[in-house]
Amino acid sequence: MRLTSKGRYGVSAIVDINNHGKEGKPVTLAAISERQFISLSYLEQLFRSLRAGGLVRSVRGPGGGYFLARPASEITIANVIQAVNEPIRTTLCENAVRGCHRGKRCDTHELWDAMGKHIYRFLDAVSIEMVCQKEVDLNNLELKPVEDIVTEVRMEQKIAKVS
Amino acid sequence: MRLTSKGRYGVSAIVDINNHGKEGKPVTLAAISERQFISLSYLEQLFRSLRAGGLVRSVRGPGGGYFLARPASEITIANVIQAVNEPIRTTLCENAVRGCHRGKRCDTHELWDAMGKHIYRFLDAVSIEMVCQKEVDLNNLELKPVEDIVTEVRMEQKIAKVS
DNA sequence: ATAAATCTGATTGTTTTAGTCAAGTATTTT
DNA sequence: AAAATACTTGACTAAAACAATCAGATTTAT
Ligand code: FES
Ligand code: FES
Repeated sequence: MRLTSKGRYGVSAIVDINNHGKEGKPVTLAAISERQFISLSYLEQLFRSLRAGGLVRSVRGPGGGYFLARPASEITIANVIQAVNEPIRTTLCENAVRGCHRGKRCDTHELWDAMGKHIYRFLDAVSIEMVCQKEVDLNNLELKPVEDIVTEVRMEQKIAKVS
Repeated sequence: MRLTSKGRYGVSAIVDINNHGKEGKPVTLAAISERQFISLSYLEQLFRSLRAGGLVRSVRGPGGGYFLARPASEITIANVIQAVNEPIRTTLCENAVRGCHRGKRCDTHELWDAMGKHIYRFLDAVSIEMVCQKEVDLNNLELKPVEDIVTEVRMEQKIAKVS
């Protein structure tokens, strides 16, 4: 699994837009930068991914900035993390040189797989709107049943190196 | 959060001891190395932490090796991860230079905190024994209530750098 | 025109991770 | 006693991932 500053900052930025974007006015990266203490350059880099992921819409030129591409209630943390990070990964197989046995699954495969689903269910259950509404108790969420997880927990695509 | 090869290999190694250690005979690192495709040197490094964490007992000399220090049912994945990795961390505050506002908590603090607890509840609910028994459905676990989590989700202790 | 913004590609420095190496100690077997 | 087995320890290195920056280009409101 990978939760880095990129993921954190991504969520912070999206939350910021939702909290401070008023009446059809887009939010500038400069404003986000000041409020969230994230450098402008870094935000620019982040918003490439967020835009590519379809989470924000941009308006260029003076008076421009960013909107959320859809209502905050329909943007999940999982969406953001996946937009800025590479896909969540918890199992190591497929491209493993050591540790995971090629062909047959190792004894811990199901553990990591279950863990990935567990984490994903959380990230998928929390929307940006919920983060903004302080009333929601994030510690007692209704999670989707495991069956409904569209195996969004993907493996990382990487070329296995042969030594 | 941090789940690295070290954590994976740590769990694999402990599981291996439980699966292959028979009748009072300790398991050698060489054996684990062969079965789990982990280099001996790396295992040596890993078992420092596992031993320091009180998860395994060692016997030196020929015929020596490692035992589990307590029954597999009483060793959780959380125990292993915490023994080999540094403590799990999901919030970024305390030592953050950017992103997280010093003094007041940032808008996403509760999110990351809840996420940390969510992950920990899983790691804490799964024992090595459960991983070995293939019948257990890791996707539908009984998790401890959040109140019982002894805030084992700790922050990383690190000196904040001043630039 | 000018300025305010987003956009884009590339690059850099730092930290973390993964893995190795060499030397040492305890214990059993021969 | 010697040799072999296996854990123990400290230090070290290479490679990858991460965080962050920079320079320049493009769009558009005024
Ligand atoms: S995680 Fe080891 S085989 Fe999938
Ligand atoms: S995570 Fe931002 S203040 Fe704690």
